[in-house]
Amino acid sequence: MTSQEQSLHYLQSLGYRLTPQRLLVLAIVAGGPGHLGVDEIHRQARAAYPYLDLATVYRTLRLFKQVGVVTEVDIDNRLHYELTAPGEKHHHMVCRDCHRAINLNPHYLEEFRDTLIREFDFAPDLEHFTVSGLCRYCRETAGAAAAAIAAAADLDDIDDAEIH
Amino acid sequence: MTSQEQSLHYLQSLGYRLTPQRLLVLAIVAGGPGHLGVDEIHRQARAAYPYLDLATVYRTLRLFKQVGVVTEVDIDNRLHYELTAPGEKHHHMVCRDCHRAINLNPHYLEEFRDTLIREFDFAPDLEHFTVSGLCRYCRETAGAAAAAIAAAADLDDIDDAEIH
DNA sequence: TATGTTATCGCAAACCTTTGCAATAACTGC
DNA sequence: GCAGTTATTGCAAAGGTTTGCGATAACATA
Repeated sequence: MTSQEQSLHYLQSLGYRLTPQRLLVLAIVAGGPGHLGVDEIHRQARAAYPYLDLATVYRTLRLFKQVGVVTEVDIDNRLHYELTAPGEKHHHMVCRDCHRAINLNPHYLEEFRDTLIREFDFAPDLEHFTVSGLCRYCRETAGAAAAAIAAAADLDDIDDAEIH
Repeated sequence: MTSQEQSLHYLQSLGYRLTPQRLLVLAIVAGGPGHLGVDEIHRQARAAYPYLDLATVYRTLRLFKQVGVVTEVDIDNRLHYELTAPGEKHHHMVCRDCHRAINLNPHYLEEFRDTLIREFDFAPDLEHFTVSGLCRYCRETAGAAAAAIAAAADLDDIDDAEIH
């Protein structure tokens, strides 16, 4: 039984129905190279099943995320999904400049989680935790000034103001 | 010189123009009780200046966030803003159930930041860091089962499936 | 104070994502 | 297998946020 089939049986055991749409979306996410954008998933899915609606893709992915079958990553304000690899779960660091996603071992967040629970009785949802920042390469490329420009580039029309 | 005036002079020193719209938005955020939603800011602003466009409010707040004048908090997929209190900066824990925002001293993230820089050469943007989870009260109210329901309630139509 | 430059604004349209609803199809029990 | 129940779909519309663009107004310089 493949990992995909396991996920499907798991869904069924929770009372969810197995539909062609769900099989399709799961297969595409499983076949993708790491994380895929929603539009990309939708495009691939429609190649096989042209009537599949974008709303269904969103709903399906939200369900998969809910039950832990996929992991959601927010990249540049857009949702991306990848198969949750059981046993090798990870969080993400997303570069605000090049938008690359770097995996982060959960181990680095364990202490943080424990602290929040102990100190504040707050149980953080770290299953889909993503931290934004500047990656190694973009830090190198960008000096202090260039980094400021990159940051300013997020805001339209303001680039020049930040430079002078 | 008030903290508001300081912020305005700071904006000007960076080359940004002082406009009535910016003064207004800043005054409203400064006057608000903690964080305010964009629509609330817009509504208050229009009471004083009816032509102010929502897009301008968004752009203004984005600029304020960029330069550090305000802090952005994502509450239930909606943007909220509060004045950045210099010297008492804080992050936020937002409850996924009751949507309350709880302040978090930056001290709790220092080690995490250091680790990411040291281990991955990744410089996290923690200025607007928010972690979602379940707060003390919602954890109490909700037993294990109720918590599952609350989680499922995020997904429409699926509540019943999750319960049985 | 008048003039030129250009950042900022208001408006309209786009973007990504979610939601309401009637029709459909997946599962259950007979 | 067949009928009944209801989760799920497709469609259309809304919701929150961003963006393109021409017109306006803030600042700098003289």
